[in-house]
Amino acid sequence: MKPEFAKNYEKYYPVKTLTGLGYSRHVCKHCGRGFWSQTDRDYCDEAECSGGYRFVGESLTRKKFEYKEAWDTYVKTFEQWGYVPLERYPVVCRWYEDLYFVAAGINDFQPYVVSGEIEPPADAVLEPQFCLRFPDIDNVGITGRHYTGFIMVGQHTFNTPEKHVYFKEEGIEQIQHFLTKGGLGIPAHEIVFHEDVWAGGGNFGPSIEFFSRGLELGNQVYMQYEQLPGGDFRELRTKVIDMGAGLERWAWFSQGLPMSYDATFPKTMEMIYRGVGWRPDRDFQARFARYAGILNVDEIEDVNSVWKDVAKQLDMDIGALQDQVYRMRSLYAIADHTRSLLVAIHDGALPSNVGGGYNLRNLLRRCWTLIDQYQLNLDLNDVFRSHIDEFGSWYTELRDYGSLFDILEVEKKRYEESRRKSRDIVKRMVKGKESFTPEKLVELYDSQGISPELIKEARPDVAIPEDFYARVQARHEAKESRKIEANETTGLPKTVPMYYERPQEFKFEAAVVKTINSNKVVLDQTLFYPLGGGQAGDTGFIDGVEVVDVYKQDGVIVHVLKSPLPAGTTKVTGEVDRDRRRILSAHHSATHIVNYAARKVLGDHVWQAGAEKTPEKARLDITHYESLNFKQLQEIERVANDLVMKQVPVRIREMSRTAAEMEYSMRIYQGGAVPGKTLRIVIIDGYDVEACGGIHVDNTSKVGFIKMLSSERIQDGVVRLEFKSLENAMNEVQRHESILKDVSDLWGVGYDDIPKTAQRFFNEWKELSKKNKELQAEFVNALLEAALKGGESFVELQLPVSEFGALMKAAQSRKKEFKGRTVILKGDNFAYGYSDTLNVKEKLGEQFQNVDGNEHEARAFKAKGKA
RNA sequence: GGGCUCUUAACUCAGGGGUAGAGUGCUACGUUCGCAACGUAGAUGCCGCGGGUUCAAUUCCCGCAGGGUCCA
Repeated sequence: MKPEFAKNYEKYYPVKTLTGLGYSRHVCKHCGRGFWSQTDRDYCDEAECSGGYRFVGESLTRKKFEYKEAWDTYVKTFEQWGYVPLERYPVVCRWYEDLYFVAAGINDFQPYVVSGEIEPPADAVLEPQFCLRFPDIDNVGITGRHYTGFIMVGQHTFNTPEKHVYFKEEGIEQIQHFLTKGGLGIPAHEIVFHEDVWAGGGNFGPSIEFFSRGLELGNQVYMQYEQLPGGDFRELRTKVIDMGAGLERWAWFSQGLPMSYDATFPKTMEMIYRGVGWRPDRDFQARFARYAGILNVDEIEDVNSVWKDVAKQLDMDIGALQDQVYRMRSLYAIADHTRSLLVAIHDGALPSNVGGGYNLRNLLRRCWTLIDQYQLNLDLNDVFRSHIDEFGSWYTELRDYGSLFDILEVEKKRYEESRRKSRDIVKRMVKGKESFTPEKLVELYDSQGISPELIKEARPDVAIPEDFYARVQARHEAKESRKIEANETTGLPKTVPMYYERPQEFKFEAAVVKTINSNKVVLDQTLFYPLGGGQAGDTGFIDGVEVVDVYKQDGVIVHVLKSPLPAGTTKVTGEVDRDRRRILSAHHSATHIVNYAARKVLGDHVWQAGAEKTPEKARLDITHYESLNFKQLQEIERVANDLVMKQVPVRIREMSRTAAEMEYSMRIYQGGAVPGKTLRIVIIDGYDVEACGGIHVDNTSKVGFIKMLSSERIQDGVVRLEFKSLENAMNEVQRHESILKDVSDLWGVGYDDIPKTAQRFFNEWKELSKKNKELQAEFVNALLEAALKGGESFVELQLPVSEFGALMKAAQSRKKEFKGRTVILKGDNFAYGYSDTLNVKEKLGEQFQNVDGNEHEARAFKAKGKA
């Protein structure tokens, strides 16, 4: 699309406004892209094209803006046009299944607001959205514009065919006004607008990036088109302005500091400088700053030649340059990474080896590695504390940091353990003179996490293949498995669900809408609850025919029958299995109660990570950073049953998504993404509030009793709890007691003495086995002694030995007495032979199949069958 | 979500169908005023659990459980 947009730029870009503001179009002689400027320029303002950052040491804004101050000014400017400032969304993206973390402000409104399915909180909004971006990690601390965690300042408008808010022309005028006039107050001729194209999530559109002195200050995207299969595209119904800008850059640019991180978290940087006892050389930084922007290690092909160029420009040795840059990078990277971790962990993510947690663990381990590598006198916890104080003065919720330091401690232990192990393995391999082939290196990294760098420490001569990481990737062939299911319900009207309004009713009449594959029936309305929200579907009968499964597809509820209904049936009577429903709803409410209890016992980092409720039992997966011990499990059980006994009502409220989020916070999204404008909120007042489509009991006391069955760590960072309620719970308790009773009867001891007795039995068993072994040895010895006493030259002895080792031990201890004779010792199915006179190997071969040894001494296994 | 990998003495780990090992630690004895060090002797094992294959499984195969690690 890019050439198409550039060719017809009048059609796609807000040319009228830009021209009106005195900007004219040019084409960059370096990168060939179209851009708009008030002055004549040959090159666009991309750092690579225009010769790096050229704002350091100057302040081009009307005053020096601090980090948050820049945001406040932005809000003040845009409010005059009716924009509504929003609170930030959590960085853990629970409402949008495609993402682990929010990586751009627009993600807050994806997928449902952007798709037009639900209303935006306002037509025109602003938000300071904390975002995480891990691909930039290598640039952090060097380029100054890259962060793993940053605030994306958002400007969003939502235009529908019914209502035009603001689009390209207004949008560009507003941002230009903010940049140059009341807002930041940069001289208009210092701003350069670049034509660009943006695409993502099946949508695309033209965009305008704005630069000043080599630094991109933001990008205004006009989401306008929708990609169709086959390369076609069409206009979107809801057209969106998606402007995103890094707030860190605004503050940096405005203050004209050599490094942006000093503008973003100055207090934390100061604390770090003081801790480590040195600070980056300001003089060097000021000279380097201009070229920092070019060293984008991700995007340039030949990093080394760029380093060489920069070194030449600075008149420095390349090694010394890199050394100095990497050294100061360590401090900035630590400050950046810890801030990202702080927000992510606060919002409910955990470092782990799966999913997004892997990225977090990487960040954390990188910090510790840097501290080690540069021998920094720095306690990472202090850096976190500094951010809690500094960044927490704006994002005040961060002051409530929950289990953060416990999580860090556990992670630190894991990190050290894993490093110690790695070192051990390498050391042993070196000692064992094992060769480090490229295949071995890849295997070590992939299965043990042993990096080639670590191996180089011990064996500097080992060659690491150039394509090392490509080889690692090759071991993980990407599999494509997109299941596209033929939709059998397309075009059918949505079924009216009656189970919400009439949860206490089980009989209903309905009309048949369609019969699919003879045994699936769609009705106009139903009391059958379909599989969903982790709750199993109802069963029962329709016109006397058994309903075995019920599921929902795009709002159409399908009843699966055991056998077809008579042909031509139009009206039916349905009856839901009341007892099954009763247990399912108790299990569902119990799940909310256990979720509350787990949060209370373990900490606020606990979120639901999945759930399933069947008539037999319920299970809830929660996020937690280590395995639970038995005590914790019992404590959860106790707290859960406390809530049961408090007899708290379980209320259901239907409310708009926006209102629910505002009143109950993002905590409502326990079960994951929930589509739709209105949410069904299940409230256990004062304890737990969740968006949930399940059917519940109306009071916590109605779940009877909750019996925890087990907890297991199903993956790093996720613990699965299983439990039962109502009569299932009682059955479970009774089952446990029968086990005790059986043991008690068998052993003739009371319940309380069972552990003690078991311990005694185990010990006795160990002692007796040992004794038995000793006695057997003694006995064999005695037999052998007696047999040898006679002085016959041929001794053949059948010994009561079941283990080959026992026989050998006996033989070994009396070998001296074998001299000059032939001795054959047989055990259960093996034999040992010694002879100075005949070929004992042959002799044993007469009776046994597997013989090894020589003619003097041999052993044999497996007797030959009788012929 | 997917792949790989590990589980053997109190600890750290070798071993790899046929006599369970090393180092550290522990106990006793010796040298020593004592400690450290050294020497000698010794104790300690459901080889994670459950199946299967086999005359024989700690070892091979399958399942389960508990860890680790890499990739998306």
